[in-house]
Amino acid sequence: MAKRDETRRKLLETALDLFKAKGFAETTMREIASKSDMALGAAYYHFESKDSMVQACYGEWQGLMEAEIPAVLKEKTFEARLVAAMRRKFDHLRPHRHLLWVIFRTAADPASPLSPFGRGTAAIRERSIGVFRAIVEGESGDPALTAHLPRLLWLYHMGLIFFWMHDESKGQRKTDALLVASARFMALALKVLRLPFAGALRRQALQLLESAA
Amino acid sequence: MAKRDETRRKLLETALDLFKAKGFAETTMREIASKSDMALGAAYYHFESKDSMVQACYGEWQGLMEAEIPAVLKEKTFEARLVAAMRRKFDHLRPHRHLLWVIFRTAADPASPLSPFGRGTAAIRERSIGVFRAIVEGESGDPALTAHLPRLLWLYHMGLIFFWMHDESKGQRKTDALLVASARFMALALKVLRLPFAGALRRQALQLLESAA
DNA sequence: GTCTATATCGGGATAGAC
DNA sequence: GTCTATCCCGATATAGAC
Repeated sequence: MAKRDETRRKLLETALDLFKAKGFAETTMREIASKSDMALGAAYYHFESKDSMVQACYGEWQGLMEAEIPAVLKEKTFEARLVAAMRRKFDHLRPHRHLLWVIFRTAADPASPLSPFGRGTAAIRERSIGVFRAIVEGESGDPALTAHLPRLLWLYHMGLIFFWMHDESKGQRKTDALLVASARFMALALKVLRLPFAGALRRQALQLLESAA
Repeated sequence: MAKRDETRRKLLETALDLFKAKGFAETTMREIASKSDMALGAAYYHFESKDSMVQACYGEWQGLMEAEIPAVLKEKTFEARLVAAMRRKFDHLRPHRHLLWVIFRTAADPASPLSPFGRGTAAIRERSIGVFRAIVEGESGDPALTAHLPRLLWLYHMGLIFFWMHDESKGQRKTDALLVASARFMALALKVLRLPFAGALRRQALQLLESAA
């Protein structure tokens, strides 16, 4: 039904405008509804909670990100691909930086069906992990180890976004510095792990990763 | 004032009982107050919000943890001390496992004065980091690098608690396996980093840590 | 300083009529 | 699908007792 989608879109648009103008907590559902020329109940018919409106946006942003993959994959090295991907992600998220904490708040509750770590979001998470699988593609090394890499990078990327959210430096430069340094470090670490005499390190890294699976 | 402390204690005790019995969201401040034989206003006189009651508990749990330091420090190796410390921590937190998400929820909001990463909780965080400083004590290696270690371990421990919160395996055995594997891996990694020809790795690790400071 | 009692507000969420 | 009316509860405010 086109009607349904249009109403949802209108509500989301109004909500995002208000969130941007006044902040999330300060915006009321009554306001979102009335500015969308609807009754409060109508808004709740389409969205089960105020949080879920942000969640819906996040899903859309994720989709936009996937459209960027081909451009990111043009970079020659793993390190450059990772940096490029995260920079593009931050560019997308920047207008909504002040909203992301709503996502992480639901992340904290294991019982929430919206938690990015929970079962209810497995599908969208796997798609996101797929981006990192593409970035890692072609890296040589112990196959058992590299199989864990996409999932590990997804976790790293969540952590980096969390850091970015809390980063009050101008243009979030500190996060960019951390991104560059951590990408370089990971590339070097992967190289070191490939050395013949790093067998013990490889074995224990594998044990670590498998215990977390 | 003894009176003040006693009232606060009574409120916290009642609150914890109710949270345990019915869950955090399902327990109302009115209920906490009335079951403590107090008026609603009294509860709000002592605690600025429902969240802050959980936060106060967290402070107490931290105190209990510090009492365990001497026992933990009896272990001979860094690896054993880390595992012992985290196991004791989990033992303390286990009865309140379902409450921790309140802590992590406030962590998501950089603006919240209760966020474990924010300025408002710097004092308690530094105390917690102090525990890891004691655990690391005596480890040799590049001083510039080891100076970052306590803070890094604190971050690791937050991550591990988050994993533990989401861990539905019996007795959270998966978390214990992860703890053991990660402690062993870190011990080995530190050893490797001390090797003479690991200079490049050391330099980039340091750059990484300093960019995150 | 500590607490009671009560009233009130604001806003998320829901039920049921249409 | 949408609206009105309502509930619930966290939080605040106030006035006064001890």
